[in-house]
Amino acid sequence: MAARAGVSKTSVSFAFNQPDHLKAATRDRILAAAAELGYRPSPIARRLARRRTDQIGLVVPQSTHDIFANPFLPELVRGIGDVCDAEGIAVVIVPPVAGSVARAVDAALVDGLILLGLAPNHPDLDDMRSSGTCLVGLDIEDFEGFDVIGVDDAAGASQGAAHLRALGHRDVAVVLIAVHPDQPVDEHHGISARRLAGIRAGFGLAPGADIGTDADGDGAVRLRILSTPVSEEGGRAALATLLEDGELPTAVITMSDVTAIGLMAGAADEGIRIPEDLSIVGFDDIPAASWTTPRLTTIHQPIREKGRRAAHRLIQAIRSGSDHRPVVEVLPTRLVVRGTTASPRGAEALVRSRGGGVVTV
Amino acid sequence: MAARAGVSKTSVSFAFNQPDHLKAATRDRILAAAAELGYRPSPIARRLARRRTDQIGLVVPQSTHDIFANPFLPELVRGIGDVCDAEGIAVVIVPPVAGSVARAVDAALVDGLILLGLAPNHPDLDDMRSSGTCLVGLDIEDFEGFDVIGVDDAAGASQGAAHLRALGHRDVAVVLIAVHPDQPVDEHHGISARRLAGIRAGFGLAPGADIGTDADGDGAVRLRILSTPVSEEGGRAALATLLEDGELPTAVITMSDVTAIGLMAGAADEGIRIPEDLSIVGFDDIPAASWTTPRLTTIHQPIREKGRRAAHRLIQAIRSGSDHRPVVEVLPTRLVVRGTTASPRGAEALVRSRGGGVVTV
DNA sequence: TCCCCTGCCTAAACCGGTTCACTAAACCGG
DNA sequence: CCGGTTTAGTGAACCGGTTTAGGCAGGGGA
Repeated sequence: MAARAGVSKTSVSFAFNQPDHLKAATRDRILAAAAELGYRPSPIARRLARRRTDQIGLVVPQSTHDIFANPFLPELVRGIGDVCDAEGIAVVIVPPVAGSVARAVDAALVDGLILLGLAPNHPDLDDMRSSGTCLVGLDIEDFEGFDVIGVDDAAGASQGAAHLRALGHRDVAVVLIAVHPDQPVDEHHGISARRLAGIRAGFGLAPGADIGTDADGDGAVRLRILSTPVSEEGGRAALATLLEDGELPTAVITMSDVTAIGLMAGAADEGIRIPEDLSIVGFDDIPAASWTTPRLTTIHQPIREKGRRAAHRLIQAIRSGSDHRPVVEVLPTRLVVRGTTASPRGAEALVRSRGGGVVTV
Repeated sequence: MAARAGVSKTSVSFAFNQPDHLKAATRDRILAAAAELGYRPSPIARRLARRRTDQIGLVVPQSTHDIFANPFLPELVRGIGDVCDAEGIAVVIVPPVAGSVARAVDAALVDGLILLGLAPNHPDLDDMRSSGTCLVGLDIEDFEGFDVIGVDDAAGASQGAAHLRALGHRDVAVVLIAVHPDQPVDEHHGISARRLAGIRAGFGLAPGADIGTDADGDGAVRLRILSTPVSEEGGRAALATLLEDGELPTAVITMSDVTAIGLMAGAADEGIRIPEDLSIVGFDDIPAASWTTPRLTTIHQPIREKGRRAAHRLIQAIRSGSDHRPVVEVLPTRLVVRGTTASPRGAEALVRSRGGGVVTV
């Protein structure tokens, strides 16, 4: 290529990267020769020399197939894309390789990583921390030394629980997130634990308690904890499990809208009416939460904003190098009451008689 | 690093890539030194030397933000992921850079590209064809020399139209895809054109005709063509446009479910009942098409399978090099009748009196 | 006329690995 | 003990660019 235009390869490099360093005639000659030969600078070689890949990775703990079954993910990617598109940075999905997140991360062609859905005790986390690549954690606690973007899980969950409590629900199922169907959920760390704590607080239960008389003394509360994968099928499975239990709870709180939607679909198949027979509260407020009938009552979190912040912090970390000061950002959550929650059948009369407002049946 | 373990860099390379070429003791010594120093082989350098990035790109004609507003995309990515995860290949999203698809493609760090949503006359297509990278086109006609995975757009659209026709609809809006809001839709090439032709056929209209008495002589058919971006907002906008027109059509066919869902949401806000006041037919059959009430009547296409085939063909093309024989695969579509279509108000009595079957009101 | 500066371009080092061709030592059967 | 084959490891070329330091010619000022 260089020979063809009769110049050095330095000049070729200049022609593409710093056209002003070259006389216009020379530059045009090089570009003409390039066009004629169909030459294009090798993206890989350029990246090696520049020591920048202009790519960031989104690390997820499950297969692409499973992770994208949750509409949360595309929303997050949209937010990440808002920042990355503008900066000319490409986004790579980094699912585990042969089950190992660490292996995937070591091979990833990126300047930095956004970590999604990793529990703080994930075995591969140490490997990443010491890898030297820039990291931003999403929804992860105790991630010393790196940026963390999270949401106020406990507050949101607590609002959702308080809402159900006010409606008069006392027998409530909580559907946690099962990353692997057989692996038990860690109820002390991670996102499920934070939300569960919020739910207990919202019901006035002691930390760790699943049964109890709440503080106002208005009846025994019972929490049933189960966990399923985050997907429509997971939601259906949760409903099936509850049906096997014999008596259905009067309400369900899930950790994601897609699970709630699966529950609704399953309920429709079974002739269970929402919200008359069963109230449902989701989490996330994905767009599809407004597409169901009734529309889904859910705990809103700013998904796209989360993606934007994560991408922004990561790019900043990459650019500023070692003098980057990591921060922890906690974005707000809020309960969005729509159509899938109502008073349970038995309590209905009581609630009505009080004339609405904050209800303490 | 090499010095630290007292070996050549060749041996270091062997230790990581071909452990059997080394005596166990030597390998362990190298690995130990690597662990101690926190050394990891540079992914970029390795890719340069190997002349393989182990990445493929998904080229989309719009920003990440816009493209992921359509749940079609995550479904497609799931299919691509099914193949790529297993092969240890990462998937990169390749949106236009500064509005140029060609620029994005030239800079992309990939072994091959899956092209989505590009009209056959897209200005950047020539650039890609001549780039030398492996290509698979989705839903693109006349893409000589490369693999193409498509679906039978015309047949599906025709089925949808015939369904509406049989129900008695004569005034029907067709919502095409607007990549850029102001840019007119090419009615002769591309996906919208193929489907529009199918719709005309399904209504017994002559090619290119928007008004006509259909072949059976059972009343004048009128097609209103409009186009909006593919998103929930686009669907709402389409409904708004139709409302401005004065008289609403009795049915709408859209080119994507998400648009149909937006239409439904808009209709709900306006108090327009689906399907009593307005029938709606979608396209794609995304999961969310089953989440609405009523569930969406739509033209199913095998989205994930499309992604799988595309990824499979692309990887094959990458591996087999110049002796790769491109093929064109056309996957089937089919109408899935659910709850958003019914006879229009006026025709209802007539249809009933005939006792169902193929209706020719 | 000499010197320095500026504009344009280049040689060579470098990015950090992989791979090929080759050597030295160990092993092997006869 | 010898020639031939393995085994273990190495040096150097290579992947295809970027970047730094510097060379050379022409112009302007002293």
